[in-house]
Amino acid sequence: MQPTDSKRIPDPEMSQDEMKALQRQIADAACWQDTLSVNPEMIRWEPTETTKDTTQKTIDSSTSTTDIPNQDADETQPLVAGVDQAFRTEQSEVISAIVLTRGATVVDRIVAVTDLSIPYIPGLLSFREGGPILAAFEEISQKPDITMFDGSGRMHYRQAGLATHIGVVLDIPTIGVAKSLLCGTPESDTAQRPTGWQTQINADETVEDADTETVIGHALQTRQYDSRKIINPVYVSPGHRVSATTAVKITQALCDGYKLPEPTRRADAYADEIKREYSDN
DNA sequence: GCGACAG
DNA sequence: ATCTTGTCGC
Repeated sequence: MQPTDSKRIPDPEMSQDEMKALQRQIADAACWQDTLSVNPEMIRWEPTETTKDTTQKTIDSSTSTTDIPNQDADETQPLVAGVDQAFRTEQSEVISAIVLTRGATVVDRIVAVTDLSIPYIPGLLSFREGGPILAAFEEISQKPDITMFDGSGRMHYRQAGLATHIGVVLDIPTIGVAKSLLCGTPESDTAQRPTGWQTQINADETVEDADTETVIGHALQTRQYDSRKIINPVYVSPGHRVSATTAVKITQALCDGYKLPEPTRRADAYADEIKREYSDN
């Protein structure tokens, strides 16, 4: 698919002031209300009910060990996309992967390898990774009903993190799931919480155009061990066309025993798989 | 100047 | 993000 808002594609050639100005435009165009193409309640990480199952599992041990795309998925289930990247530091290249799923079935996988120009700068992540991600979206077969990103959405200094930026440019519903907090203040202390626990993240003085009552996301404890070792929560924020509340619900529904939601995990594994193929050769 | 800072 | 062996626990 192609960008709907081609004038706002993150351009690494811009000056940092221009980047920030563009992010304010993105935040302005962003929608943090539920306008999904499907009922959010339908989004779940669940296997298709085994109806007339013709158990014929062709084992392609020659290729990948996991997630071999299966065309026979339940079309009534929402199409979920997970996006993540792997870096080839020495070569200054990024491998952007998108994994499409329905229920718990991987329907398709897309990968794009592109050059990396600007370094990572907190607050300007979309200008480093946005272009490469859009390159992968150009080759996507179907439009996802919801897309999960590694990073923030509205939980950002100018309320325009990676998930929001890509969401606005492609005009698709997106959610940002970050492993650490960029900005904002948790309503409650997030330390050592049980699985399923969550608290809202309020905007703080570092977030532009927002009062301290503005909820920019949530901290969500997606997993916790039964014993001593402690796992930190993930920070979920709406990207585009989803509310903060729905974003957490969807994220929770897409988790399956691990800290990170499945779409993200699959995309991460796929990007790593491709990266390995490069180093092996 | 000092501290904070998605991936 | 990435570099990496062993190691603690279920």
